[in-house]
Amino acid sequence: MTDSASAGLPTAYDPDAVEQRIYADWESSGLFHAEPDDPGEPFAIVLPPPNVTGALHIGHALYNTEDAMVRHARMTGRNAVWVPGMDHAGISTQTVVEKQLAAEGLTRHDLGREAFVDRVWEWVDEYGGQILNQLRRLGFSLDWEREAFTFDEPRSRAVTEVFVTLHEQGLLYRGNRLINWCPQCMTALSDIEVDHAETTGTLTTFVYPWADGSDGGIEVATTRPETMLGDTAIAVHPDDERFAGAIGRTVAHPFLDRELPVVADDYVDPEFGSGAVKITPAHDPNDHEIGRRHDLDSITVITPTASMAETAGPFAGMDRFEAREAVVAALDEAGLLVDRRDYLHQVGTCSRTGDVVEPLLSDQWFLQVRPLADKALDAVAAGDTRVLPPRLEKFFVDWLENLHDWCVSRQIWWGHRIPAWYCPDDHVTVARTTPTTCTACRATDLRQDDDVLDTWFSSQLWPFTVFGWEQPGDTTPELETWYPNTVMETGYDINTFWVSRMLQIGLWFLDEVPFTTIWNHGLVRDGQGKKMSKSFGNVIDPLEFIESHGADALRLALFQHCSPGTDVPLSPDWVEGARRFLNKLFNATRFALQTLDGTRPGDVPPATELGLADRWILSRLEATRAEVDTHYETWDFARMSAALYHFTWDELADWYLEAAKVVLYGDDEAAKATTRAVLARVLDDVLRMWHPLIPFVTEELWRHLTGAPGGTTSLMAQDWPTAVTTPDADVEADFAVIMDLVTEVRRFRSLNDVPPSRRFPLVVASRRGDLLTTQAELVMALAGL
RNA sequence: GGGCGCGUAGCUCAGUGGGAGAGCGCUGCCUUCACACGGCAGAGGCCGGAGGUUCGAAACCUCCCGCGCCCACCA
Repeated sequence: MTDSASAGLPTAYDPDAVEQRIYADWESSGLFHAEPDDPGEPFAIVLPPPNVTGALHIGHALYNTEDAMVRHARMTGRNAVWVPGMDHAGISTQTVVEKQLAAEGLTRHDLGREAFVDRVWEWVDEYGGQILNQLRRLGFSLDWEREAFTFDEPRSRAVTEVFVTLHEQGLLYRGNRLINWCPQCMTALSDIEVDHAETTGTLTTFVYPWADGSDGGIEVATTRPETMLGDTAIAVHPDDERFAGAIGRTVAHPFLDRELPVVADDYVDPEFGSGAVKITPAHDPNDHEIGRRHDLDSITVITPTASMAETAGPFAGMDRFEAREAVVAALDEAGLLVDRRDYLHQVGTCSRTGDVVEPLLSDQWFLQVRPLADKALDAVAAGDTRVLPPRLEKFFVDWLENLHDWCVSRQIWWGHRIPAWYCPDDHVTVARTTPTTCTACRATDLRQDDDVLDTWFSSQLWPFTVFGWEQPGDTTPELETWYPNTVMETGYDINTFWVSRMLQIGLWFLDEVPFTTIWNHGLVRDGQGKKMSKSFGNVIDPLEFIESHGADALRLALFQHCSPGTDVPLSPDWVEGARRFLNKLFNATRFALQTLDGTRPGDVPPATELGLADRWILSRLEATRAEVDTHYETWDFARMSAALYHFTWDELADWYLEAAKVVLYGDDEAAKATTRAVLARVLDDVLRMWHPLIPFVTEELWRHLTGAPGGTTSLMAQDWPTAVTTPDADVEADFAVIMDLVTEVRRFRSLNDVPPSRRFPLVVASRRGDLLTTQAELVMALAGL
């Protein structure tokens, strides 16, 4: 009873024997590649470019959602493209290479800028492609012919064009403003690169004595006493009667030869502390604003390396935290210290290094975001971009409404050099190509800005630069077909960094939203729902699981918990469970191959020839198909995998295959032919529906089932199943009666255990009156009912 | 401080107005002709708490408790 088609199949599914062979076949078949003039409604996803620094981590495995979207789109006849690429990842990559240098006892300054950048390129060439090859192991159907890099020539030209154009439009400007500075990275950061950690610090209260020597003074409180060295005023609320006589007077700085005026400003909260605030315009954003309103001096007392500047007088040269304690000690000695107490507050830290961020006054480039954000807001309000899950739409609205200008310059070497040049008089010339003369003074000895752009400045252009856009007005067949992209699929954690910026810049330059759907996945967590982290020791290495369980098992385990916006718990147990399911699917197909006797999937026989079990499974198949289709409307993978899992295991394998044995192991040849036709057809549809989720095993089994040779004739190139029947409630109810009866029979170990009142139907059911052991026998026996 | 989300079986979660469910784990039985990576039968839950709406609430409303995330320039 062994069909030749199954002869080669082992009794357990072995992904090692399948996955890499299948992937190589797909890749050489050209099925991953799409052209703009291919038939079908366009469908485009651009891969959120992974950083060149990394090895594959579990977050990248969630790209499987995009693979499923694209595979499903192809099967439903759409002209689908999925574009791969990588991000040069500014600071991240520079840091990695600097660490490598440090191991050799070198810093980037030892090499100099040019040699260092060369060194990073070497590193990128050597390790950068690794991750993309790892993505192949996950089965991703990326259009490799379209691979791009945020720092390659075409993308770099686009960056320059965008920068210069925004400058011409007056939206990109250079300014001396208070920015977030990471003393460890030695660069400015944008607001969103700063984390706010709740920290127990110390609130220090001290007295500024009156400058005229009269008794007392004004009490102020601070969590950063060292900044008092840069104080240039005291502020009180204008309506605060306690200080009515103080406004206009001056206090004396205890350590520096400076007098500080008392000014009135609405910003001050009379309820907080003493009601008076020390003002340090050079080191605090609020104070900076107050300083501007009252025309106060800004005195920088902290340097980029976070030590105290010459302006700090006796404290010059100290580290900032050392100076904090020294200032307190000096205040105490001077009899000015009033109080120190624990104080819970938010401290800004660098999201990369964790170092405490220092607000510093600095010359930087800023993008005026308001006009761009407003345009994006209009688009969101108009529903041009659908957000999944829908609750996150509000997030984008809130975010865009409250945006501050974006500091885009970084004091690092790895990245797109800012296309601005300075003459000896510091006039700025912004240009597409290296200018020869200063636009302001005609000077010829020009020096290019040392800084590079925030890495997100280039990646925000990704949805259109990967399709050939290099400057405003550009159009290409790819852009006409695939812009806007259909879906932007990312983790919700980069909505601020990336997604909202793409939305703004895409609208600004191409006048259309860059994608019509934003689909957010969550974070991959461990089996207990905890965040994965090396220090917890609960990190899952996807490559390890691909080796041990196969890529499909890892993919399925992720899909089973993956709905829009939800976090995805993953443990070795989940992967193992998924692997067992694959084995079930494999063996169900193997059984079919052994009994189909060469029958290939085709049309379902006429209803008059179908048995109850046949009609039941076809009804269930159609119900499942409809449910899966529904879940594709929002790409709810958890629900669609649950529906398919339940159908495949609990209905197809546990009931229909058992019922089919009655016929297939019997001797009614006409009935056998009918059952074979139904079985082949149901399996074919099941494999198709599973394919976007678990592409390898389904491809392999489908080739055995259909005899397809692979190459361009493979499952991934087939059509998505359509209805073969309609769900029939009567049929399902009839079959449910049988299932209930069988279950009841099985519950009794022997007929003597059966209550007399139930004995008659059970005896009829069993035909033997004694214990029945296999489901096949039971279903067979009941078939006569 | 503002916003969002979540508390259902030991664990992870589905269910959102009328039978309390799934996977894993657990208990028992079974090598039976696709699969022991399997089959079958089970145990296990005042659905976070308190009020309210309703003929009826795990679900809808209010408050409370607990957990998580995002945003935020009160020293």
